[in-house]
Amino acid sequence: MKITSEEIAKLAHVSRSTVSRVINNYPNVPDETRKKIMEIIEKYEYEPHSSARVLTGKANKNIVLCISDYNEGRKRWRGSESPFFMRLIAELVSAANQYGYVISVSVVSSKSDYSKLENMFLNKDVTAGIFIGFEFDFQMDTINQFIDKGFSMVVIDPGEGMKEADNVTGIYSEDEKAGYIATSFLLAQGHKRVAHLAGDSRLSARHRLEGYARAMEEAGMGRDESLIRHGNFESELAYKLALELLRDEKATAVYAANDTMAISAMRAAKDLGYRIPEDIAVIGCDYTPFFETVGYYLTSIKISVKTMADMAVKAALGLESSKTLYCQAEFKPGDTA
Amino acid sequence: MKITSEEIAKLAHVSRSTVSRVINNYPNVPDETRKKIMEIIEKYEYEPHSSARVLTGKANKNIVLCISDYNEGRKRWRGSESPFFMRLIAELVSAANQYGYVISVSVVSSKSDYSKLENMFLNKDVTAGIFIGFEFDFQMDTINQFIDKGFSMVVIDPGEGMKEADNVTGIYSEDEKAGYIATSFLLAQGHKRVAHLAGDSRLSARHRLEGYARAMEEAGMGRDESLIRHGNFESELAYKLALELLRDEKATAVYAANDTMAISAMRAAKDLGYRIPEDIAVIGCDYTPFFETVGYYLTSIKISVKTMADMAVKAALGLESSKTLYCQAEFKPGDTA
DNA sequence: TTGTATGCGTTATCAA
DNA sequence: TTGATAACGCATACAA
Repeated sequence: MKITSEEIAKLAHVSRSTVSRVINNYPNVPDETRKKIMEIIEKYEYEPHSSARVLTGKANKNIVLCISDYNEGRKRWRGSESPFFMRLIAELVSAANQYGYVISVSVVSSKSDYSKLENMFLNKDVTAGIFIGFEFDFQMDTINQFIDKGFSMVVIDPGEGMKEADNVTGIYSEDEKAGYIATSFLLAQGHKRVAHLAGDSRLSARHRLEGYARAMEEAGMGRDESLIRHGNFESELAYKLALELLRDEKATAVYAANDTMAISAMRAAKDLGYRIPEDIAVIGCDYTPFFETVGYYLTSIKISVKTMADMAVKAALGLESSKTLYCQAEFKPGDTA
Repeated sequence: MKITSEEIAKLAHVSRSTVSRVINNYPNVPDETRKKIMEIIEKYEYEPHSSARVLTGKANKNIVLCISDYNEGRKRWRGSESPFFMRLIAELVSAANQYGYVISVSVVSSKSDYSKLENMFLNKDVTAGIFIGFEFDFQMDTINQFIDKGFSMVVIDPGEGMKEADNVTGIYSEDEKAGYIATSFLLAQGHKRVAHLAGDSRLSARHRLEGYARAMEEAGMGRDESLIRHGNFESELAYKLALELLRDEKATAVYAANDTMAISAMRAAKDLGYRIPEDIAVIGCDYTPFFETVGYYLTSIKISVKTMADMAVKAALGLESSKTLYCQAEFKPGDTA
């Protein structure tokens, strides 16, 4: 069994109360007493029993990571198919661990999942929740309901219409800037027909598209809808769309809304007999180092997942005052543009 | 605030004890009473307060996923660089959620991480632990110490020397079989010089190599050490080794101990001017569907990560009697052999 | 079959 | 500055 505060108290010839005061850094205990107790605590590696603490109203050192699975019915989530998602999760775990917090992962799809989640908050089982995958506008109702209940939460890449409140902070990427940087770079290389492989209907995709459009317009190229194709961030559709964009040199450069689609564009270009970057230039978005291990040294716009995760954890722990945080986007050189 | 058993009791005109008996499925409560109470429980969506439960000795519905990070010093773990790892984590989360359990992720490297982990067990904060990444022999001491403490644990792909005990179950892949299947397939295709890109010193790698060697010997090709190269499951080294193996058609077929290395071999073959599978055949191991999204339709040996995760969770919950479980390996056709 | 009483380990309130 | 005591919500031994 574990040693309890009671026993520590006995060993230090004080009462549990005093031990508790030391543990919780109360001011009203003399340095000498504190020191004596601390020594015993360390000697016996005493740590308060978390459940007992929670029961008295303190929150657990636990952050719940809520992953949306809008895949009705099946419980399996598709996060594992998205390298960006998986990296984010990995970084969140690391960041939380650094602050002495544990991440509990919960994938939510059905209504019962939500009530289970709600219970965790109500039970103070968790200090806060970090929500990812709630990127579509239609998912914001759910988020807003939780916000209304006053739970402490952080939402990464929220869809449109998220409430502003004191108990929620939204973390966004500089998506518009990302689109603008990428497109500007391609234009500066002398490309005239710069195409965009857009993402889906989520906000980040729309903003990346806006950045692209702004760069095109500022360069006097106007907005040519035939140079824009709407994908879904996945490879298969992107490949088909890229073929359309590149056939007959309709476009000579492509900015894709993520790296996965950029690689599809590269494959399409190669299959059409073009060389990269001599004939066709490609720029991705996110920068996924993992792709380098399979031979794709993509030029991309880097969104620092590590930074984002750190922001999220800090915000979850109340260490960030701003309720809207932006994760920087920056050019990442590669071999494809 | 949340409704408590006290209030449910009042509403049902019974005592807390009876409510508790219903919640915990005690036999000694008449159907009628049970039904009446259940209705109220459902109506008010009552759920017992987890911390209060834990405090009375019951274990939390929580499984801690312990990920080894032998990356001394830095807290960042490298799991995100391994697609296999990330898939496993994703599947573990899904599986646990299916049983109503939450997965808490903890990456352990320093000594203080271990004592924190120990505390979670001691506090009954978790029902069991699933350990991954403890695949090297030198890590088994750590695992064995935890086993000795009687914690309920599941170790996936353990290194050599893990203790056998009632509170631990080991989950292995059919690695020897995987190596044997792959190599036999290549031999059956008429290849004479079948090379092996081996993994590192962990057990799974050694077993895959053994399977390869057995197939070669049974086919009368003996064991030619010059056809074997020892890699580290990563792409960079694998590429170099593959160049050595394939130059001058030293080998015409390669079985790699994982898909990442297989892709390196493919790249090496292409860079040497060979066609796949006409000139050089390549078979990987694990089967990572993700690679298909970047254009690699690898022939591989599939280890069902989903099955493995399900086994692990079941074992963690005490639903598996056997203390040694094997995850099946099977041939997965592709375009490269 | 059911209710009462006690304890789990901690924090907070109050009194000393 | 400190200690005794109540409270948190539940499970369980015991009594009825």
